[in-house]
Amino acid sequence: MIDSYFLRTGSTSKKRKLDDRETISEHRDSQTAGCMDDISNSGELSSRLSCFDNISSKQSLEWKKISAENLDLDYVQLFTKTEADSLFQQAERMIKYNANSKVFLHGKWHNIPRKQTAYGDTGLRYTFSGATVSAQPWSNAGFLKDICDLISTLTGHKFNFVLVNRYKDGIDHMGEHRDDETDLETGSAIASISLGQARDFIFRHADARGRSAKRKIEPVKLELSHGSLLMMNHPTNVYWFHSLPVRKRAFLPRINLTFRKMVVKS
DNA sequence: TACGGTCACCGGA
DNA sequence: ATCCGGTGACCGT
Repeated sequence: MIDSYFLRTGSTSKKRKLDDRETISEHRDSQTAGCMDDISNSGELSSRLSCFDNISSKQSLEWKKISAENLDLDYVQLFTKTEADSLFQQAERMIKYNANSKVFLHGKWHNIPRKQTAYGDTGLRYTFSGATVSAQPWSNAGFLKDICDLISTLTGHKFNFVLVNRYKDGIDHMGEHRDDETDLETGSAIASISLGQARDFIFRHADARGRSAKRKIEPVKLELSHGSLLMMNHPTNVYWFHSLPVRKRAFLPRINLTFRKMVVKS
């Protein structure tokens, strides 16, 4: 099964289009290939927590800073493959996705090309393009709260909400957008955990979009690997759009967790 | 080669 | 405007 994955994916061809200067691609295949094969039996949640023991401080982690004009990202391989496999399995078992998620764009309703849900503090919700995603209680998926606490400790940013997107394969995707400022606490960072299939992730500056773009600014392209953490720091989301494009050569599911600090609205 | 698959990009109301 | 469809460049066969 792993062999067939390698054959179908074509580990070298994927990097062809990406500029090495801007691309983070090490470990891609080795970290992704086995995750669906590891059907380990579940342990208690407490035993999962032990996998966080060795990442209690920033010290042992190799962070990579990614900078451009008004773009500020920090990327790190937060979890080992074994840890990430376990988290992926828990996500598949515990996360319940919303049915019939639709968005309204240019006069039409569309089904979103992925599955989505959210967890968080009571009463929080996230709105975009005519859709509202209400937080399920943390207690419905306790491991998400554990990850939330871990990255809060690790980064010093406090989060109260996680948006979950599941891409069943490389056809599932997310179009270019900026996150809605009005729902987010101003100046807060967004923490993005990736589990499963590695996927390209692309940032484009607002001033470089459209036929009559004011300026020529190169896109910033990353690959988000199994078990990675990407910190999107202020003011990245003010100036840069981001997207997860279709990748026909990707066949396995990816689950993305974006931890946010939401404004409490009445 | 000429073609088909993939992808980047644009623009729609 | 987290969608889609159309267009054209590029690349591998």
